[in-house]
Amino acid sequence: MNDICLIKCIDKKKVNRTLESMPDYEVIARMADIFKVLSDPSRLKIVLALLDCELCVCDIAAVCGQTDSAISHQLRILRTLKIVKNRRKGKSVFYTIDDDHVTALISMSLEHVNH
Amino acid sequence: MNDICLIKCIDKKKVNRTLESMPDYEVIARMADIFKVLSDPSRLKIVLALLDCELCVCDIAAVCGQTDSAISHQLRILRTLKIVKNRRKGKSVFYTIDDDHVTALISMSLEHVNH
DNA sequence: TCTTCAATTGAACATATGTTCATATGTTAA
DNA sequence: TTAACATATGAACATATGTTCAATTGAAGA
Repeated sequence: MNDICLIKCIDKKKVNRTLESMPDYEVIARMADIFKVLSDPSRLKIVLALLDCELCVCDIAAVCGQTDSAISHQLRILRTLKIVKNRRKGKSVFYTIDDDHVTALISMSLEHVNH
Repeated sequence: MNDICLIKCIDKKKVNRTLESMPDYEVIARMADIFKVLSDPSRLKIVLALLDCELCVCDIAAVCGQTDSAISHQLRILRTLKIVKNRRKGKSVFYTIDDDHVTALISMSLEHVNH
């Protein structure tokens, strides 16, 4: 199985150099998690909505055209990954972007897509 | 179904303002696609490897500890999304990062994770 | 042309993920 | 404390996604 690789065209110096500069698995996994949470259009739309101002669950549901339940599920995921944070005010729970880095990431990819 | 929302706590002004500044669906979808393609640890590792230097399929496979076939599948996805590009040299095919924006995105998220 | 070998592709499988419906929290006002 | 209501949660379902094995393509040298 692994023997196949040995007779292939591997440039061992390059490979070793690349392996040395490769971030730890944990770092890669955390980067991937951030990208993953932003990779669903529904969630991305929520984050884009919150880029402007604080909104409650039911406002977000109205913006996204989805049920409160669906939005709540997505918000929980976003909360777990520290993408958004919330505060309760009476019966409502208001959400905002938690992290400036996320705002920057979103803005950058938005610029990229818009050329 | 939709009637439920009407009797809830929706702030119509906020909602309308947010809807106006919301990017088009196509833009959101393209942003999501970029994030999605970077959200798989296997693919992210490939991109991180290519951040340093040009590598052939079989070098990448060695770096990532996966089969050439698996890497080839991932590279095709990365190619389709214009994340990487390739050039043939003899029997080998060498890959590099296609887009500076991608490099910037990766670097930013790497910094973020590293505090 | 034939052989070797790096890369690609196809198809099938297992797993992960988002969504939905139903139910449960928890807060406010009466 | 009760009723009303905004939000959250659980479980089940359908779909999407990554991986694997097998077969194919395409290039280089004998």
